[in-house]
Amino acid sequence: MAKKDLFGICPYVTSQKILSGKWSIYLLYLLQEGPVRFNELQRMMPEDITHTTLSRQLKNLEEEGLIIRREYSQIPPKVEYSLSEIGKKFESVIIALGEWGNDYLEFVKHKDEKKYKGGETA
Amino acid sequence: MAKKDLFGICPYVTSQKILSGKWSIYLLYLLQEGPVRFNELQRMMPEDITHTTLSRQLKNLEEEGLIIRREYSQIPPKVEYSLSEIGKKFESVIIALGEWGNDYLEFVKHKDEKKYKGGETA
DNA sequence: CCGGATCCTGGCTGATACTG
DNA sequence: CAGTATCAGCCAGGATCCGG
Repeated sequence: MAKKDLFGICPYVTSQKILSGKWSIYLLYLLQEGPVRFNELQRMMPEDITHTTLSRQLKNLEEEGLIIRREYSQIPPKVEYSLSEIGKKFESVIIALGEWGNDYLEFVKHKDEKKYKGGETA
Repeated sequence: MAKKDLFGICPYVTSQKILSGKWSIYLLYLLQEGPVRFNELQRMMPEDITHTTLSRQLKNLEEEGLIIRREYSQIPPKVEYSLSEIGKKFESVIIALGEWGNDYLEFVKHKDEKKYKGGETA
């Protein structure tokens, strides 16, 4: 039970929890460049995502303090999402993640090439 | 449907998928310092985790190419896990993640302090 | 345009039991 | 010591419908 004490202490466990949302990373990435509206975000997503899901993800990130939701009282309504201070700090992670992701995609590509050339014909 | 084409192209989507495992980040973190045995890993985890779950997580990471499993034919058996090349490259992400995680924990702490001082007494 | 309420489903997780 | 097989439960994600 003593192990549970690490909750709220370990930065890695904390990070993991926040990144557990299926779209967290990508949303944080999209918001790097400035405020974006709800429907904009939905269109920018790499895969189709329902507004229900998007809404929930954004709400989570907002509750965790990473993003800020700003609502304009208009007809039609307009809502913009942007990064909070701590959200902006996440940029360094985004950058590292982007670079590594590209490296990994390269790695996978080479692995696949080997498969065609190599001994997978058993 | 055209959106689906981004699969296997976007580094962020790729990263997200790999980090989806509940313990991926922490495991990658633990292995930074060198090979570790199965039971060692289990003990080092911040929360209790069954060997079933740990086994599955490790297997996933191995299949994704991030870690290497080395088995020594002995009695009693000994298995060591270590980082692959692409796994080692993940270190920069780990570092960024660690720093941000600490920042975030600070941020949360301050937020909580405000709650006690501030207007939450209503 | 934005999003809540509800219901459903797949996948991950974890518990338990068994193997070399 | 280091797993695998199997089963059960939970919950994030998605579909659909409704509301401001």
